[in-house]
Amino acid sequence: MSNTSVLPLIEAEGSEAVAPCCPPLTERPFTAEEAETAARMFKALGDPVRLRLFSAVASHAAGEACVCDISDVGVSQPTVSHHLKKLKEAGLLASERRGTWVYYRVEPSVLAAMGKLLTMAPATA
Amino acid sequence: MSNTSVLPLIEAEGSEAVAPCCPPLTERPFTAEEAETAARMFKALGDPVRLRLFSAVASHAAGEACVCDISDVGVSQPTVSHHLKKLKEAGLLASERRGTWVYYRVEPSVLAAMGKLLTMAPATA
DNA sequence: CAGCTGCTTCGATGAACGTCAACATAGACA
DNA sequence: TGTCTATGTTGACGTTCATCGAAGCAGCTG
Repeated sequence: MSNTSVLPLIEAEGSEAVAPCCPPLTERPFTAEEAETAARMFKALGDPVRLRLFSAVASHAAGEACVCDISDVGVSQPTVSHHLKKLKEAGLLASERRGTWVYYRVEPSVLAAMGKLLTMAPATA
Repeated sequence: MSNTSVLPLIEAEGSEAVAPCCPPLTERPFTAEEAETAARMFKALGDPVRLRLFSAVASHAAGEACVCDISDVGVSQPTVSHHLKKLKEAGLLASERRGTWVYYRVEPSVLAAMGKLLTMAPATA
């Protein structure tokens, strides 16, 4: 909240070593802190427009897309920008300006962390 | 409001055949309809209290828990009931009254569907 | 430099949400 | 039957959120 306000869903993003904030949902009850962190992530994807934007970026070639490519989701462009900012604040997207256009890119480790969150605990059947 | 208003996140729940509403997020851009459906699910988990409740149920023995076991999340009991109703409406939980107590149970197929949603597309590296 | 395009920020508005207190309902037990 | 406990429901209140139009900033192009 103080600096870049990027949420610490994962701790390191250098390689493929994913350090999720929380164990799988089925492993043990979440603590208040874990729930707070993970809920921010789910909330970021809890809007249809944001989900479409995120999916558009994630499915784009090279894992990145310029705003002009994905802004056809039925809302005004300021709204698109607003949602992209929300996704960025949630740590799900990263943006980079390249000349005229701004490109958004998915953080793959975050996607992996979310996937693990929803994985069944391996022990129980 | 009308009936049970359970969302059709998955179509069949008979066996382990999961029929998710949507492809993986990375496969192709979501349509408006897909995004609407999936966003409801994410939104349901986008609240810390609901996430704790869901995790408490999911991690409980036999995959089910009575309200009295999980209502210690720092909010009043009507609020707990309210959130459990939301989770039920989202299709993530199912409830059953057994004598005095009401037991909530996780829909395993829904969890699997969500996990698949966040899976990387298998083809791309 | 001037004009144009792409994107973000600002301010406002209406809707949705989380929370609680109070009431209602269902079952257990005396 | 009456009462007590466990849950669900209703209504209200304050907050957050999504959305838009207008304005501002950044970079290209003439």
